[in-house]
Amino acid sequence: MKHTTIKDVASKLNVSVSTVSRAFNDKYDIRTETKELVLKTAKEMGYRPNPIARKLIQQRSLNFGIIVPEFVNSFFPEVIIGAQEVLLAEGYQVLIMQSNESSETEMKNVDTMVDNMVDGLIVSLTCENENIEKYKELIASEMPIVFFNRVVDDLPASKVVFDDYKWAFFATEHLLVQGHTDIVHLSGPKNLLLSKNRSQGFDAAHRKHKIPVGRKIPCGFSMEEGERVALDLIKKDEVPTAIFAASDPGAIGAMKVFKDHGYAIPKDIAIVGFSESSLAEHIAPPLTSVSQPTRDIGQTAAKLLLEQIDTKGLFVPQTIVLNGRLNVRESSMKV
Amino acid sequence: MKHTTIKDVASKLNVSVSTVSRAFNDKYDIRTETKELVLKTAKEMGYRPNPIARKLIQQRSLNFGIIVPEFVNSFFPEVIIGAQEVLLAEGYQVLIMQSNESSETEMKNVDTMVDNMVDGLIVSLTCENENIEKYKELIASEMPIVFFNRVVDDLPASKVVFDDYKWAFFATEHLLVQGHTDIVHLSGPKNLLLSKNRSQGFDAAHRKHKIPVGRKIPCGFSMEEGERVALDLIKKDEVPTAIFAASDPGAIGAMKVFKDHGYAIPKDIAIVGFSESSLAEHIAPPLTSVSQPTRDIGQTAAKLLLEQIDTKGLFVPQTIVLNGRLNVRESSMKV
DNA sequence: ACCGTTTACGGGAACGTTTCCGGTAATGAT
DNA sequence: ATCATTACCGGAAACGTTCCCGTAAACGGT
Repeated sequence: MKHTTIKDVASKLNVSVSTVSRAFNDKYDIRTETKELVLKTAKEMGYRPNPIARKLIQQRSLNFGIIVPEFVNSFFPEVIIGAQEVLLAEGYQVLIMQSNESSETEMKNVDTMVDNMVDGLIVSLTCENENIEKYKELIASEMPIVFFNRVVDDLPASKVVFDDYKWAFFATEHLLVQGHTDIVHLSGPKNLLLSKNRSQGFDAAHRKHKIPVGRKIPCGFSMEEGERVALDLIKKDEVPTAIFAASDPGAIGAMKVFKDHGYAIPKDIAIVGFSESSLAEHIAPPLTSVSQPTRDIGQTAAKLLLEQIDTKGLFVPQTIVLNGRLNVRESSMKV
Repeated sequence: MKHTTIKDVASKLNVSVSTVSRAFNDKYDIRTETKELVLKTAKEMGYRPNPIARKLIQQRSLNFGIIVPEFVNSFFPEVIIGAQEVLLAEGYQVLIMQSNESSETEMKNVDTMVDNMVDGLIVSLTCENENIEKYKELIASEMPIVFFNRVVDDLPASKVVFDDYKWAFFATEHLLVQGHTDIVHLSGPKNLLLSKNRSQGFDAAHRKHKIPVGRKIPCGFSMEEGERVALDLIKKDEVPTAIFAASDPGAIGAMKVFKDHGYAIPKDIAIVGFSESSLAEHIAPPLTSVSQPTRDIGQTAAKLLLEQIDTKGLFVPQTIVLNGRLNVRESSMKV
């Protein structure tokens, strides 16, 4: 691994290091003729500028970092792909880290990214969500950063979010319209803004239809959590006629348990999920769910970040709200 | 973003830069007393050694790179998590890149990783698989690298793979035992070793049971591909009584199309997949599939890499074959 | 012919570390 | 008391770039 350096190609051509550097950064102060010569022989010698050294002197890396809480479900990978699309096109490379829903590793990830001098960060918070101070410092120190999906209220940064309130409203209303009056909401982690919003949408739909607001049970974003809650409901003999879960995995876990215990879906219990995991349309019965524009979320976040870097200084954080749709499927259909 | 540097803490304590550096690295040549003082005030000042500068001088990064062809399905994320578990524990950070099944971006990813001086690489090849020469050069230049899952024969590197032959054999035999004599194999991308192995397992099972080997149709690792192939079979009126797909998404895509066209699963067509995506047990009907020890694959690859780095030089590439199991579910059950 | 301006390039400092090479004071042996 | 050894620490080069500054040549105008 002996990298050929800029000096090697300089001495080979009997030019100065500066000239070679200029050829690669195609600035002024170089004759196109020599520039092409340099570029040509550099290629022959297999020379590529060392980005480490470049980062050190320029204090920037042409890298962006994306930090997500998990990527076993397809949601985050899809967002990442969207962000990559626009970032790669602009000549940036994208570093991905996952914090495994742990605030601690999330913080380590952030440190690693900062230490590696990424030019900006795209992050979705973990459920634990204990690093807000850290992020405030980061933002204060002018690190460009945009949050998506998992955001909190009081961070002065750009955010791209989904209109959770609205779509939770629609999802709930869909159940109410079918005649359900006993809907249980499996709400998300309580310190996430999106949980609050979805919960409020749930409430609003009830109010509109003048039906007492249903029960709410905290439930994490995993199948296991959904299973746990469903089991609990069965055990306590408090099974409702419908469930609106704040996540698809939660909905699917619950559905599995109910099915296993002899409940018919949607006849005995109607179920609606949220987030449109790739599972939704393939499970039995197909799951009604709110789909989010994953790729679009990633793209928008990336664009926001680029914009923020361009307008450095005179920039105001903005929040972009994206639209979705409710995919009605068998799991919530009136029989 | 004004990093406090080593100089800042040195001048604050009226010691030399070397001393501070020693406090952070070596144990010799420094009094434990001063070492602790340095460490303490460094922490107070919020100083962290700049890894960029360190990389530049040391020519190593304490970073490892993982390159996967995609991560929309849960297979690769799970492998990554496994690898991270062991690598993080050893003090390394893990950089992840996805090549989107494109050899070109795969190559760019490799370049980025190398340029960023990762100490080693864990990679699973794209289907296109056109960078073998590139990898040969890399290996020749002594870059530690281990391949997994998507490997090719003639790369002199460590590999951790799955016994595709064996499990394809079992999966096929499972169908044969149920009395199927007309099984179509949706084979994977042809330049991947695993495709060949699964295909040969398919053959072997037929031979053992003295039944003519069934048809084979090339089929990519995506639902769309599965749908395409299934549609084609229906159109040509060549629908078999059973299908053994080399991937779960392929199997699921096909299943969807068959169901949509009125075929009953498993009554009209039995289906077996491969890879145990998280979908398998939740779709309708639940999909029989070969499950791979994803996390274990990641861990093993990581360990192999660490080992290779420790025994630098006197190291021989080894291939580790991991075991799996066949999860028999409704999609292939005799009715 | 003279002077200012432009063009093209070289020299060298700087980025933040690590690490080798010395040097000084303290320690131990003789 | 002298000398060799040890324990700590400082100075400075090096890693591979970028970029500011300086300057020689070429050029144009008077």
